[in-house]
Amino acid sequence: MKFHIRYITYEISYVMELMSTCLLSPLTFFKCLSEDTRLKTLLMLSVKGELCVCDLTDALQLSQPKISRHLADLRKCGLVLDTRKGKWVYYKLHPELPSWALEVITNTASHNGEYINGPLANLTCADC
Amino acid sequence: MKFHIRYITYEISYVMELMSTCLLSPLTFFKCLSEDTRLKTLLMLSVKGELCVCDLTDALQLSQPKISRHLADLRKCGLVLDTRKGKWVYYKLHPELPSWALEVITNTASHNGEYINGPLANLTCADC
DNA sequence: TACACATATATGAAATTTCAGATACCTTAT
DNA sequence: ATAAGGTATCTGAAATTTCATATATGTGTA
Repeated sequence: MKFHIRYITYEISYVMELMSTCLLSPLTFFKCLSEDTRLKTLLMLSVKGELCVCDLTDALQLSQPKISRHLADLRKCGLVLDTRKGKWVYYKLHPELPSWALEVITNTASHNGEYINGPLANLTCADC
Repeated sequence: MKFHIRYITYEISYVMELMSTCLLSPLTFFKCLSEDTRLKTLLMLSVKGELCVCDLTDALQLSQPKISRHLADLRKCGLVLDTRKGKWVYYKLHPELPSWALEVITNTASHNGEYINGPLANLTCADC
């Protein structure tokens, strides 16, 4: 059997999509939400759309390596997506997050203002 | 000022109730959902309504002390309520769970059948 | 262009903290 | 006494934090 490279590429991207959308186990998902820094980060991203690492260190008043490590965890689980823009790296909720997971995040954000309003108020960036 | 002991007792139980219903922080909540046994227990309770400890040990194929310790965690956080009926102790989702939290649980249960169908199939109790 | 330097972010490694599992033992109801 | 369930304690593993350092990008200057 022979397969054209374009076919293989398509298959791979299909599997990748499956992995990021369907293969997020609820346990993996909730483990990501079970730590203060990660939870606040996800809730803030759901409110603000996109934030860079330094926005988060300002908002949460935490060290840069600490933020960076937790972002790496979220990235590895497919919950956030990063984009470099010049010197800065911006993070947002992964656009292909399963809908049930996105609903959990937005639902939690909208009913727990007292948990994220403090950090949100610390944001001083012009575009957010 | 003097207060009758019955009044004090009432006040205390009122505060306890407030704590378990309104003061559930999202972080505490998600920590409860971040472990396999606890998550499956909550999802099964949302589907089945009420289960006793031995139902859970059967369904999840785990030791009684293990189940019991996780149920104690859920109880202390106000996520479940226990009722003794003779020899058995039944657990259900706490009826005064904040609505956003209940939605997270039911939403997760209804979109992650592959995660709880196995344990659910192990249930052999007549009433569930 | 080349080089020095500053800023933003990531990561390796060690120290620390947290948490789940097991065993033994205790309580309550029949 | 027996069955169902709760809990204290210990232990090992996993998660988290921190510090130091690496990498990537951008800026100024000769």
